[in-house]
Amino acid sequence: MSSRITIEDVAALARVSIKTVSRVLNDEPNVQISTRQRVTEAINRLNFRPSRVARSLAARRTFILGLMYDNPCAHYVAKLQAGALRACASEGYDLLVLPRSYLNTDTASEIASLYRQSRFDGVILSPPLSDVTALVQGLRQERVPLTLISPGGALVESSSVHTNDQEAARLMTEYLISMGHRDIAFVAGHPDHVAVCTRTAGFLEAMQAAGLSVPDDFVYAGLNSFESGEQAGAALLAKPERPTAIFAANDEMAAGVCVAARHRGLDIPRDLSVCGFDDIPIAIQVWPALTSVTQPIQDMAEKAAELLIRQIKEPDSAVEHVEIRSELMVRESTYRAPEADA
Amino acid sequence: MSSRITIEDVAALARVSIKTVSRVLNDEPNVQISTRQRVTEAINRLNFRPSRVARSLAARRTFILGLMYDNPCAHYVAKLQAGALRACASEGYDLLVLPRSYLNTDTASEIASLYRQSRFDGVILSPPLSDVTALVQGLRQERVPLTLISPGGALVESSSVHTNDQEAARLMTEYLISMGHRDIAFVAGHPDHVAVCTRTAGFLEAMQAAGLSVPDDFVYAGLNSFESGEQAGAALLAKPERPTAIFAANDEMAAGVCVAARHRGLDIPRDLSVCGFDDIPIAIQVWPALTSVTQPIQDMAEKAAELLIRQIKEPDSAVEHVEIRSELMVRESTYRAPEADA
DNA sequence: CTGAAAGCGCTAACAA
DNA sequence: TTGTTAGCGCTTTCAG
Repeated sequence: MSSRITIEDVAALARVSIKTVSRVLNDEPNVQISTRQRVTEAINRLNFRPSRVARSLAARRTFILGLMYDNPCAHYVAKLQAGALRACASEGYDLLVLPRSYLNTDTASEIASLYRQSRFDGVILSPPLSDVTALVQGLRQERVPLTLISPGGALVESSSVHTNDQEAARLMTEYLISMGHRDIAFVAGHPDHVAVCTRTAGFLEAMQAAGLSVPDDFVYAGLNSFESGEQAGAALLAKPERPTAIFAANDEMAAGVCVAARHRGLDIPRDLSVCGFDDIPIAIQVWPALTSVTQPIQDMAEKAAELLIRQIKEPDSAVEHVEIRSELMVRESTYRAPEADA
Repeated sequence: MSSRITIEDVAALARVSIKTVSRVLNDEPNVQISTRQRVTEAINRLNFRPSRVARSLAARRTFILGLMYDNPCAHYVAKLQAGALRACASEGYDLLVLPRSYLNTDTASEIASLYRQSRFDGVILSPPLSDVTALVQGLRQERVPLTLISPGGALVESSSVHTNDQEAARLMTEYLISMGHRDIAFVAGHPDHVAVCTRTAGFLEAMQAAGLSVPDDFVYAGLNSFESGEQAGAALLAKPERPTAIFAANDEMAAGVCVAARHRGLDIPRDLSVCGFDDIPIAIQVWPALTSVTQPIQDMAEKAAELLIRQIKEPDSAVEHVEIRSELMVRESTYRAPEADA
């Protein structure tokens, strides 16, 4: 590695000091246009590439961001990375990936250690890591710049980006009700994923507002996985008074519900409406395509990276909390309730 | 950022020179045990973390690897990253993600530029990027250390990791034939993905060996996507002499074939056997679960990272080509041919 | 507007 | 076995 040609070679060729070259490199003011041109020309002629490492050492910034995640859904992670990378690209940063188990209790000190080794300038925490209080507090204590994606708790200390989970779940439920469904079951998300859990609140809110009762056993405790959705579906559909619609807190569980329904010989959406949340690719790759809620994960990650970069540049800038809205996406897996037809 | 405490503080506290501290830090020999202990103690007492940036500048190594990819399958990318990260973790490296379009012709110079800026010590190219000759040659010309994953071409210049695509495709076809299928159609992969295309050769090889003819229109040109699989399925199943089995060169296309079959009212596997390749999560999340070929992507990426790190450490080490085998995974989407039952 | 000098915090080469 | 002296290639400080 290492560029053989350095800032000194450029300075010599342009017959200026290295400081002037540095000024040109960093787009600093106070350089005469003619000088700037001469330097630029020398840079091009020598095909000079400044060493980021040397720059980092002198400027005390790595121009690297860390992205932490612990999510079994590859698509979610991919969107996260794509969004963060978009912001990084436009700001001259690079992205280090930091998958870490949210159950590991040493993560805070490990990440803080990497920060102090000047591996990166700050980190983005995505759910469920953004809900781990010990981690967030630990990093804050070590003064690691950070922003949170979809934190479930109170929004105060660190900048964050979130979406309207609860409202979207409410809207989805209202849509099901408007289609004539009254016996609607819900497959709740993993209890450690706070944002996913607020979707349950949105469901209950809509049911209550419509004056519909929800039997206790119509809210099934899922774990965000396809398998837990399959179990939920099997359990809910085995009931004597089975629901006409099942709303799962994410698409993987919804896909599991669909398989369970098929095992019982039920047709979707004729016998049962199913809907999910997140709008991951599987939603349109199963049959029938799932009604879901599109989550702007990529935009959220991009915004989170922007907030983090701003915070790194201006450490005293104010904490910000940004909301990016999710939208309903009606497809083929939901339809009028059977009774409503009769 | 930046550790306030430096190697000098440690040296002062341990009453040795900074060079000795450096020796301890890098596990170099020729340090008396007692001295080493004193230094270690000082490091712990001060909670010292050496700056990677300073180390990089002096040692001319970043201890960062770049991972390039351009694959629409999030699961594939996730496995790739997980594998590379595993090798990185055990060698003290970090991973920078570099998604780049394989159609972009400037990528080689862009990546070479990043390398010369000392952003990373080397890169791993995954398919289809590992098949882009201009990219591979461009990077080699700029002397960027690299290893390739599943390159389709001749294995000579750069170290690489590959799998037995063609053989696995042949075995899958032989399995279908052993189940009584004679009219087997194949949905080929994207022509730019050389490794995926060699699967076609494996299919044809087995058919030929069994003395079965393959009508020209029984090899459908797919594009690796779910949608192209759906189209392939629609086209193949609309034929008057429709196949009793369809083998798709990847799982997403196989999932598309399943949907097309369902639209025609065909039951899988009773009326039609379907199988895929790659064994991505969707294979077991659709109904019925897909017979497929498990690709050891993660192990391949891990091995590729190991080869790259070795190459960085010992630039003169020999080029290596490692094969990691793929295995058949029979599930519910394949069964005996209808005719065979009769 | 421009430059000289002094680091940033570590490793490498050579002495001792 | 240990230390000394130079850098690595930039940015920053402060003069001019």
